[in-house]
Amino acid sequence: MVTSRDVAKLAGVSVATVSRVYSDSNAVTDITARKVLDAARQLGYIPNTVARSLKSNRSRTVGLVITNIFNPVFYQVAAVITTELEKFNYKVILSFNSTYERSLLKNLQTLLAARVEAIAFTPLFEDSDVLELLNSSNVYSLQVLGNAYQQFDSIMCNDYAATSKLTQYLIDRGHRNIMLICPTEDRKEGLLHTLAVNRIDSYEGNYISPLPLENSASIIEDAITKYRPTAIIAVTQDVLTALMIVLKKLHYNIPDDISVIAYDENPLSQYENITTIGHNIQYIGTEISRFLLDHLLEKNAPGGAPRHIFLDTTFIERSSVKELTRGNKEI
Amino acid sequence: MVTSRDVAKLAGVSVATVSRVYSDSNAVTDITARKVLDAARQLGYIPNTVARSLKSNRSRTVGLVITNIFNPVFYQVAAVITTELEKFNYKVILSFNSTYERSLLKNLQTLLAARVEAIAFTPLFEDSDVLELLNSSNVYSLQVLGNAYQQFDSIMCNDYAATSKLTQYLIDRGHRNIMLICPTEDRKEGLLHTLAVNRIDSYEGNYISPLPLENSASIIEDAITKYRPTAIIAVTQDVLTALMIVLKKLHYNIPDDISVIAYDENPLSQYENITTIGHNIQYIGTEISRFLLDHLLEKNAPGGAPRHIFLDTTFIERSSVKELTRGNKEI
DNA sequence: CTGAAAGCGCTTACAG
DNA sequence: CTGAAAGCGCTTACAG
Repeated sequence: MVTSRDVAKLAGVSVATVSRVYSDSNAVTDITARKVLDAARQLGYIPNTVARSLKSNRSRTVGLVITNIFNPVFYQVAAVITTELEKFNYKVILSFNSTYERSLLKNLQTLLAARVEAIAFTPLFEDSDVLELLNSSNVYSLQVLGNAYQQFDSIMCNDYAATSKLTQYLIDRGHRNIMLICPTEDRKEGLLHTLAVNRIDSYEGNYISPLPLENSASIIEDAITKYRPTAIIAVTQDVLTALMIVLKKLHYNIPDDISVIAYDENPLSQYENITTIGHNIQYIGTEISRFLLDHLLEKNAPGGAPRHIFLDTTFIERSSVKELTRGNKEI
Repeated sequence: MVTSRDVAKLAGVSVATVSRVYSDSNAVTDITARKVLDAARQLGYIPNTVARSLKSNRSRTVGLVITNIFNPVFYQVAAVITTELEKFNYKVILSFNSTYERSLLKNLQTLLAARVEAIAFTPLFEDSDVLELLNSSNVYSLQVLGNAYQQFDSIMCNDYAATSKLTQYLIDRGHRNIMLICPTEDRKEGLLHTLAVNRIDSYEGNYISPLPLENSASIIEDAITKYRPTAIIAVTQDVLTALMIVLKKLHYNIPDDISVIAYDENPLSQYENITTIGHNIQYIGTEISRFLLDHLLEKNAPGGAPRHIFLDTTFIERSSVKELTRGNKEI
């Protein structure tokens, strides 16, 4: 591997000068710079950023830990973050946070060992060891697409508001028996609260967990048969797919026999004209990047109270919700 | 930041000993190791892998460059690779290869500067500067999900064989007017060759590019109206979505009015019972990882001729292809 | 089994 | 504007 010493020798300068040419410092004459660059090109010199990181104590690297479920949202947001950080010469080390024990802790240790300057991670649940590790390190840590630790900044969609909005939307159109199908319980509160506000009693048919996913189709079918909702909110691409297959099997037409709303755009929602609410990938990604860069570029960390940012979701109205009118048996 | 010197001091040993405890070397007594580990825990010591990399000349890092299109296959394969390499203590630096000029070259330079030990990248087209850069560096470079450089190993699906197989499958069921809709031309040959083998004349209606994607719906509609294929092969999730929406608009039923086959599973193919052929994510990801690890772990690079590996695709037969029989007007 | 010492390839005050 | 020198935090022959 060719080093700055080789380049210095060929160019007839010191390694300090070579270094200066490759840093932002303009304390070098054009003629010297040209000599160095010529020598470098001739030798195929590529500066060793590992050595630079060690000496300068700045790795220009950010750690990204995302949940290893095949939800396109995570990948797409990761792509936006990576692309944004690249513009500022930051690299990203990617790792995956599976549900198996200690996976996040291990990933964070690896990232910290690589001296990343900031970390963005999707939290699954609160883990005291993770908390301690992140607290004792002083690298900026940002929770992304979730919020399990009150101590760290977080950026996520406002799922509570989104679910509330959907529920109100359905109620306004005459629906009173609404079913939310979602693998996690985090969107349940928005539904229940909005029902209560509208003086509609909630019951067990309002929230259905489709887990385990292998059985989601039969779970959903049973739930529909048993509770006969007039409207369903389906969270996750997998849930929507399973739901639509079940509805087809039961010969339910949308929206005549049942109303459906989905979370996040996907081929099926477009094809069947399903109204959706969902993540704005570009927006989320750039907001996360902005937070990260704020801490990366200005090293004057404010150190104030943790900030928990909720981003608005995007609502796309199509024709999958029926307006229930008087005389209809559901009312 | 606490260093090995701090740990050494507290443990009453030398930094060399601390280093040995954290390396695989077992040249240290249990009692010494315990002293070091205790001190390390007490201080919250995390070994600096940047320094380790510099000294040992092994970064334990792999570079991954994937195309920045929102095709879930790329992300999912990247996830498998990352997870596999993690098992061997390798980190991955992720970057994105957009179509804009020089993006791949820049990404590779950054990765080389970070002294990655191997690179996997999705090639878009051949670029002589990329070729030169990769040749002059001596890090192992593997093309992934594509093959633009004969000089480097490649792993991809056998799209030629897959398209041939699909075409033969359709011909065997009486189809002679087959339309392939695909954003890239790389699958065209498999279709044309198989038509020729079956003594079916090819014509311009056999291959349609749906680009630009914003107009794909109208391009597809025009093509169907003009050429009236009996069967369509749709490559890419976006193309299938656009196609299905067009078919619905034209009131074509599948498979009675038209037969459809898609590349890669997605919600829509499951929902509408579309027969698919496609990538086996886990298989592709582990094969790529195996290649990478072969070169990472045994430093004895064979240096033989480049290897171009084609992986089998997975065929899932559903009910979207009609058997055209005698008396049917299409024959 | 353990330590002292050299050195990986850079950066950056400090002089000049 | 440029160079000599120290040093970032480790690893690893070399002795003992």
